[in-house]
Amino acid sequence: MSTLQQVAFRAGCSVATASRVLNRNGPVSDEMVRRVRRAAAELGYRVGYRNGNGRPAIGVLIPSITNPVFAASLSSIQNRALHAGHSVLIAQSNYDPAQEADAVASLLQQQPTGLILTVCDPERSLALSSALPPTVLLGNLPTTRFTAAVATDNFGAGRDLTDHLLLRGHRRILFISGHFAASDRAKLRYLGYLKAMEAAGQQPLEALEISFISSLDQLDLSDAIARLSPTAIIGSNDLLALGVMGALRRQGLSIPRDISVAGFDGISLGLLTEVSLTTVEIPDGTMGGAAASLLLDMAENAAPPRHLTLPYRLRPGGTVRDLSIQS
Amino acid sequence: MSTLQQVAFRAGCSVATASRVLNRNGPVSDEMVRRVRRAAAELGYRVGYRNGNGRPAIGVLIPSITNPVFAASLSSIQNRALHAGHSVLIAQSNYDPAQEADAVASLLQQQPTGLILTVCDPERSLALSSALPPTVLLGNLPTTRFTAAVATDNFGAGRDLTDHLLLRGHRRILFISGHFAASDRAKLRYLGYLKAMEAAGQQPLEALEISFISSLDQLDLSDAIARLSPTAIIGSNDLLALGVMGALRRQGLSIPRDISVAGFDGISLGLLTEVSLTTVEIPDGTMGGAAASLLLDMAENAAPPRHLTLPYRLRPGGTVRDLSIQS
DNA sequence: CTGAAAGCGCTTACAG
DNA sequence: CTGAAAGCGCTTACAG
Repeated sequence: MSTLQQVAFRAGCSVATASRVLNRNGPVSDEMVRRVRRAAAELGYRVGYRNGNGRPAIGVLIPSITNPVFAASLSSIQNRALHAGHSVLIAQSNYDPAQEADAVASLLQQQPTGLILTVCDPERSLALSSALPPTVLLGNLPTTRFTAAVATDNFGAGRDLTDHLLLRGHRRILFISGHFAASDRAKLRYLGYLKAMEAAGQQPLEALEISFISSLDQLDLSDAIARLSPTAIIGSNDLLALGVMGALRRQGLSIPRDISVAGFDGISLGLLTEVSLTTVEIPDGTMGGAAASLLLDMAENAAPPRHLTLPYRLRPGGTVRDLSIQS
Repeated sequence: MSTLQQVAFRAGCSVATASRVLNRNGPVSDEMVRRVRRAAAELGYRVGYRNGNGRPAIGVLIPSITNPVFAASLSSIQNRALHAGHSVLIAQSNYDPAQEADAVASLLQQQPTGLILTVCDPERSLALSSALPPTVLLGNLPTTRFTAAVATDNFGAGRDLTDHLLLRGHRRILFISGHFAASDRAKLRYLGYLKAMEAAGQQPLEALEISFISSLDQLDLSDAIARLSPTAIIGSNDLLALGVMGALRRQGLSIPRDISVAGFDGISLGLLTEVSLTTVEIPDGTMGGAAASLLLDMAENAAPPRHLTLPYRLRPGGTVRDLSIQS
């Protein structure tokens, strides 16, 4: 275990300067910041190890712990971190950019070795938090600011799922989502939907953005169904798609006879319903583990930020009816 | 925020002695240990706060993050902790006593203000870890060692659910669970089942203990069904009950026509299936929040340990057939 | 922007 | 078993 003195020596500065860099207070030149950060990373430096500070921790921000998708990520991250001797701090944004900033601030107070973030909007999120430790985006695309990311091609997933429905004769396809401002993943999936509809020469429907956080089992779609008469509904994620299925059933509609439903994520509960949910499987667990590995590599070995894209896979289920077959 | 010097002054000893007590090294008299511990608790002392240690944290251990029940607890704890200015550290046991001990050890290294634990077996778990910060059991019954707990009456829940089935004419009721050694909650629910069966003069069936951690969608019950020919199956939790439903459907059995199913927990996904799951609702979110509040009260205000029991509620669904009605 | 130096919180041989 | 004191790792006014 290395000390601040060693870091300072390697960086060619005083312990005072090194301390200022690593605590992001005091005025330091950019050059100095780079040198100290590099030296610290190379030595695997951690503050005050002698003072019983314990093991390092990584901070994880997800929109919601109760969404199985993020729970799966979190679980994988935790397993990977434990294996590497790191603790895991958690925070949730509840899909709210304001809470998101607070949550990250609270993580930062623990001086984590690094952060894994699933944010509302990677371009705008955390614009104010200046100095962050090594950070990996999970599920979001990389930006100029956050160059390390592990994601899947949500645009392609949205396009492919829509193509799947179009191929089966669906034309009036309704896309239902939480608020796009809260999830660039949902937004990209919708953009993929638009692309597929256009490519097929079909008139896309405007997305139905709803607040679904705590009321999935009370979802009421009767107005939207009456107004738009869709033959198929895409939920921006499986949890929402399952909620849509529940809402349709409460309306007395049968799936897929009266209306087809599909989602994204591939949560295992989608397999347990009477009719298995058509979905696009996203390897959340694998993505979480990969994000943790990348982060640890960056934080401990000063590895350069990278961007990984993991493949999705369309999983046809029984919730989509083929309209081109006579029944 | 108090320093070691203040603790030493209050305990009437030197900082050296106080340090030895709190780090559990060096030789100290029992009397001294008591005085220093007490002083430290009263002052809410935490090591090295000046060295950028940041805000206090509470450590949470749950069996599995991907079980929606524990995710709900964790989420509530996190919200409550954030509100009180505490960070949350997580660890999971994967229902394995050995991993459980490791996980708690890793939490302790962060010197959390307190712990919230859902353990495999509160009587045996963590027998080795000597000095713990203020600790609240969540979901487990209190023991002589862990006197603070927030739980529900799992025995009563098991009994009531079994009575519900008995009242509807079921006699051959099979109880399916993960390994009892991994969950005293499941065990208590089964004991409640035994009690109800006995009270009704019925021959109880031996519980079917299975490994279900990562293979719920491949569950195969055909042997058990053929051997025991139950008219109803109780899953020790909803996730398992949903898995049972999936397995029965893959066998070509219809629910509840051919066989009835019920579970425990009241996860919202149980409402989204075509036929809503009969279950015993446990207020996980509320319990998590209550555990966090109790812990913070103990850690910050030296409140005495307490034991809260929150009420469960039977929620009849469509997965249980009334055999006494001609169909 | 940087460093020498004072000082804080803590740990730990050393002496008793 | 206990404390005075040396010393470590770190932060931070202060001076330049």
